[in-house]
Amino acid sequence: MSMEPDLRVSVLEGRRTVYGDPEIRLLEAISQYGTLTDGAAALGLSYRCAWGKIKAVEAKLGQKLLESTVGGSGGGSSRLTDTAQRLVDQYSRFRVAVGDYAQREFERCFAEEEQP
Amino acid sequence: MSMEPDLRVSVLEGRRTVYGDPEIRLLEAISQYGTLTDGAAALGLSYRCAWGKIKAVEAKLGQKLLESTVGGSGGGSSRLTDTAQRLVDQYSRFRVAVGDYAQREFERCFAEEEQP
DNA sequence: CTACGATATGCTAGTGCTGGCATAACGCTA
DNA sequence: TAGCGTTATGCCAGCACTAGCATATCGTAG
Repeated sequence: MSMEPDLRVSVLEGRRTVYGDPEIRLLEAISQYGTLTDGAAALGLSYRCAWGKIKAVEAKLGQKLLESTVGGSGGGSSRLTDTAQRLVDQYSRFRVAVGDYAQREFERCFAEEEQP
Repeated sequence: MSMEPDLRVSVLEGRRTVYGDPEIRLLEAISQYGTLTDGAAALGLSYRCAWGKIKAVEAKLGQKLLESTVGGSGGGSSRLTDTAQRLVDQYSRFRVAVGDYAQREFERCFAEEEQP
């Protein structure tokens, strides 16, 4: 019976979630591949789903996350705005730090003398 | 636009959630009030809902969390088993530590020079 | 022996979010 | 001017989770 901690980290404004792991990973993938389509595919998401996530965050944030072009040689493209890039950088550092700390603390608090 | 971190902490076995904040808070309330009915009410939960949460954790854990009596002077009562008490103690320490750390780290990582 | 307050549990309606389907528009390229 | 790959978006079905309703049972007190 090996247990492990699970953290769902997100950022709130007021009491509603603005973004979390899924959105940040999506932004990273889009940045890497250059298109929403490929970024979504890399995470196993449909275009529709990924687009919905991005739009939802933009709406809550009141700022654009993607700079997109439609049509053209490659069909189109998307790159992160400065706002989005800063979000990814800040959140990633935060997320890793908390995850690492939680793992250590979990092992300390749940140190088992095991059932007698 | 003041943001704040939100942590959903839970404990997994394999890839399914065994328990988290809601279950632990419920156990604490039951311990405090002595009955499932009053513990649930204190958290604004229906008896049915609270009972379901407890049973779900017991099933996943394969261990009883409540020592209950039915009928009698007060109608009945529930108290935590040693297993449940240990769970509450371990998880609470863990949860507070991670929450505090996350708060500090959030402020550090998201330190804003604010939009120019 | 009746009333009360609690545990115990199945069934199901409501509810909110997720994501799929369909469709349109766009701009290069051949 | 036809084709391709991408962005853009409305609509709605499905699914998971919540919690209310209904009911049964139990043990003490009066």
